[in-house]
Order: sequence, then structure tokens, then C-alpha cells
Amino acid sequence: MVEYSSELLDRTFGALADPTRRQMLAQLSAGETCVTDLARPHAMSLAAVSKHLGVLEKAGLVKRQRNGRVHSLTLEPKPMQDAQAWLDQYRKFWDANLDSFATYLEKLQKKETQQDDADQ
Amino acid sequence: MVEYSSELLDRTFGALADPTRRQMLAQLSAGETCVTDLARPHAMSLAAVSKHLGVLEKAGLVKRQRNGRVHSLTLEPKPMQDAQAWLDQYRKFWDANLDSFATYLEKLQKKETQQDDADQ
DNA sequence: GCTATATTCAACCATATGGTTATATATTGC
DNA sequence: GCAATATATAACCATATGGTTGAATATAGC
Repeated sequence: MVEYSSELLDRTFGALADPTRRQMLAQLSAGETCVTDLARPHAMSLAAVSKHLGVLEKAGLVKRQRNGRVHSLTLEPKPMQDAQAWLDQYRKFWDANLDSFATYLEKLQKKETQQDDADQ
Repeated sequence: MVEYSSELLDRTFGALADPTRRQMLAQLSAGETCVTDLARPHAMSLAAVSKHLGVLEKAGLVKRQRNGRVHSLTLEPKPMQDAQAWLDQYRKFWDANLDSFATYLEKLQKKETQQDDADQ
């Protein structure tokens, strides 16, 4: 069984809940990138970008390597994999529900018809 | 290509970033449940539970059906599927990186050895 | 109609989040 | 050594989040 309550999952999903950070991850998936380059597409200060990177780092989603004054960021797969593993717990549920959606509607329809009959 | 910046993804990941709400989703995956039953496992007021349900509802993760004074909550698969689809964009990246992890370590080892040689 | 039950709403509080500007710290390269 | 560059830190602000308590609303059942 996969864990429900872990601070790491909190931080991971929390980090993913912001469009700026999701875009940064997308950019990082193309290869390692420095802070200034990560900041370029975003209309915000470097300080704000630095904070976002801090969030991503604290969630373990990126790793930082200092090369002189330039910090090189790389994507770390583990937390996203954990997040997907958590979501995967529900896949069976989805599949089951989607399979039976048509029949569910039919049953609902039948139930309501019976209800109408009872009312009259 | 899957979207990066959507308010729905914001809300979905945001909703998933809390252990209470994740546990509620887990409970709901066993079948539809009313508010009081969802509250039972949690050491907090009903008002707090009500707020959490509001968050899940706003993210589209649960649907509410009023049966008299009892509200029946059910899981809605779509937003979780979307979240997983977003994460899936990175699967190729992970696989690639994991495949080459051993060789990466080797390269790193070699690089450090060279560095040591240079230092001496 | 009255009481108990299921749930929400409103007001409040503490802390977190996402941004700003200004300042500090390292490093580079002349 | 000095000026420019890359980045972080501090202090601040507005708003969001996660909780509380107390009151309101709606339904159920006698």
C-alpha cells in the first residue's frame, strides 16, 4: 500500500500547484539550466524566482549544483514518481467507473423512473 | 502537448497537497460517503471538514449529491487523470535517466578521479 | 410543532504563500 | 583591486490556508 500522509507528498503536490513552478520543471526537463535562464520566461523578480526554486528544491524536485557563481539546476525524478504512484492507487477505481459509466446512467435512469412511478 | 498552466491543475495539485484531503479521497475511493462519516477519522471540527470538502469540490475531485439533510460525496476521476497526464509528460525523462543511472555514476566517478589527479 | 441531526456559514486567528524592493555575498574578468 | 554578474537574504505587503467557535439552515421523526 502506498502512504497517504507524508510531508514529502505534501511538499511535492504543493510545489506542483503553481503554474510558474510547473513551467520551470518543464524547462528543466529539456536539460540543466541556471537560475537566470529559468527566470527569463517569467515576468517577476529574480528574488521571486529564487523562492520558487527553493520550494522545488525543498520538495526534492530539483537538485542544485554550484559552478562558481552560476547555479545549475537539474530535475530529480523521484518525487514526481512518488506522486504518480500515489495517483496510481486510484487508477483501478477510474477504470472500473469509466467501464461502468454507461450502465450506471442506465441504472440511474431506471431508479428515477421507478421513483416517478411511486410518486404517481 | 499537455497544458502547463491551468487553474484546474493548480486547484487539483493544491487539493492533493494536504494529508487530510488525501485521506478523504482514499476513503471515498471505497464508495460514496456522507460528511459526518468523512469527518469521523479526523480530529477536527465539522466546519474544518466542510472546508476541506469545499476545496476538493472546487477542484472537481468530488461531486456532492444532497439526499435530504445528508450530503453524499463521490469521487470524480477526471482531475486526477489530468494530474497524472501532466506528470506523465516526464515519464520519458525519468525512464531515460533511470536507464542511464549506472553509467551516470560511472561517469561521475571517473570525473572525480580525474579531478583528484589534477589536484595532485 | 418541537427537538435532534446534518451540514454550512461567518467571524476570527495564526501561519504560509507569492510577490515586491533593497541589500548582501560570491565569483568573474579586466 | 574594482566593476559587473549571479544569486540569495531580509523586510515587508496582500492574500490564501487551515484551523477554531458560535450561529444559521434544512431536514427528519416523534
